[in-house]
Amino acid sequence: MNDITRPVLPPVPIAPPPDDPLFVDAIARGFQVLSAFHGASGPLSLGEIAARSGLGKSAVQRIVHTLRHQGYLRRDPRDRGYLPGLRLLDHALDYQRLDPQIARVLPVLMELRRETGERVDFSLRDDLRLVYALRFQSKRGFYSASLIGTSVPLYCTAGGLAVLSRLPRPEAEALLARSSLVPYSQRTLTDPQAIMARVDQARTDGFAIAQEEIVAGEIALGVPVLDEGGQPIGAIHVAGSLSEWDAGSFARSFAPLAMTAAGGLGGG
Amino acid sequence: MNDITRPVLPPVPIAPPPDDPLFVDAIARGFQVLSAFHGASGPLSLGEIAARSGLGKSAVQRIVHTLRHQGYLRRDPRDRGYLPGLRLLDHALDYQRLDPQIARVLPVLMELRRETGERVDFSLRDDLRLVYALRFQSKRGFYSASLIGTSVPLYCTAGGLAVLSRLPRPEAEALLARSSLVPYSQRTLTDPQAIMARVDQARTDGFAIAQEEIVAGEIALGVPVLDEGGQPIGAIHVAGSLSEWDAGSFARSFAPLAMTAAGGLGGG
DNA sequence: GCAGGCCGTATCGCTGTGCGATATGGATGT
DNA sequence: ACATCCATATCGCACAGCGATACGGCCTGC
Repeated sequence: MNDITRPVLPPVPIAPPPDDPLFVDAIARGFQVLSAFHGASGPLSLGEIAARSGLGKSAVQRIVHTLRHQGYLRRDPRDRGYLPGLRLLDHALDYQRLDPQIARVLPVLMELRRETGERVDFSLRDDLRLVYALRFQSKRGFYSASLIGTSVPLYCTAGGLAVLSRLPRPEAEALLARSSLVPYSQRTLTDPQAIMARVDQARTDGFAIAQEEIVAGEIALGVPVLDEGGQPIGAIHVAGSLSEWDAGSFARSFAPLAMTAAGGLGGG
Repeated sequence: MNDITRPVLPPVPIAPPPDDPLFVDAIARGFQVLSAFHGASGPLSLGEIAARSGLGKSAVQRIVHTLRHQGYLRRDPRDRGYLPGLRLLDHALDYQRLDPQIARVLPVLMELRRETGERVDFSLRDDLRLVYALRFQSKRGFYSASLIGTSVPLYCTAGGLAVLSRLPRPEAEALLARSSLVPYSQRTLTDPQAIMARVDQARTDGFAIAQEEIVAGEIALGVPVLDEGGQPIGAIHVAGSLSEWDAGSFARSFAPLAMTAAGGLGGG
């Protein structure tokens, strides 16, 4: 299998699974099957899908059959099981096309990319996580450099801290309490109080800095993006390499640019 | 509405809708609702979704309810209807993560981006169209520069012609016959024989060139990407601006690099 | 060789669920 | 004030989708 060829991202705190038994209807089952691939590292067989999705084998059989016909699932070229299908990208495109926030941020982000010369991202908050929605690489992109949809936790990323800093403090604390504070690297803080200290710092600074909290050798700067009502809906990131920058110079170089970019959105 | 703020892409030749009545089951209905957004240019109301998806209003009501709860659909922030939800990006990520072809092409494409300095893409064939699966922008990205999932027809794009050139000639002709040859710009060829001449040219050259066939001011070079069996599964593109290049210099500069990149994949 | 898995596929009733029909109240516009 | 569209809710019946089961092909191990 090709497990080894790709860097295994840390397990992502996936969105809140709506366990409400009311909503486990047939429509949801189709997506349960697709969601079976979230933790996968290669093609899945019918049996594996059934096990991972918690559905019966017969149900999976029928659902997979339909999904294949629709292009949402397909067989592995080497006939080793099933893989997500191309049609999924159509829906991702619709998301990007139609999201007003993305429309608002896209031009600003492109300008920021031009000004900084570094990788810039826009990520959107989904409860306890941030989902990367737009990305412009730098010249030397890392491996996973183009993968939209990657998600990271709020509590240990520059963008996440930036988002937390614009929530009411008790709400941020409650959010941390709901999070499972897993250390993603040696430098990840897992003590809620220490995290809140960084959040407070970010609140006064207007931005947050994170070094190697998810990816080794990477330094990132995050500024919150607010909606019309002043609620933080996501963050703009600037990411660089620690071989070229230290925290001080990175912040001095890019924090004003990033904050100006985010401020120019009209949300605050 | 925000119709105007984004460039309206030409209507995309979407994948073959499997009209097989056998497969219009409940699972498919969930995706029918999501697919209602493919042609949309803003939020959709329940009624609009019902009309576009061909489903009854009650069905749409229930399905939307479920999809909202699962994060695949959400209300427009300004309460003007429904929009695709963030969870869709999770599945798009799974597609990119798990597709062996993408894993194969990604490093090669990054290297090509470094060598050329221009925008490079990898697109995958889905019947009559190419779907952009990976994209690395140049310094000056265009507006839609980061939107994965965009699709373009085979018959009038550099990558599409490259793919056609590696199909058996009768198969390529049959494919053209099935396509609705819409002119996307003044320079789009719609005569099957003229198109086949370009395909033949691409077959001998090993690459194809297209100028402003989809986007004004853009020149693109496409080389086919083959699977282990020698079948064309997609294409690698290099795209530049006509203000900086003409067809001859563009081909001389990048065709060898692109062909070497595609050739280094092991497929042929 | 042959047994034992696990694979994907096919068939077939029963049951439970999702659909159609319908009603209501709130916005919006004229 | 009416008319129109919206989202939401309820309810009973038909039928679609699930569970159970069976079958043939392909490996792996002995």
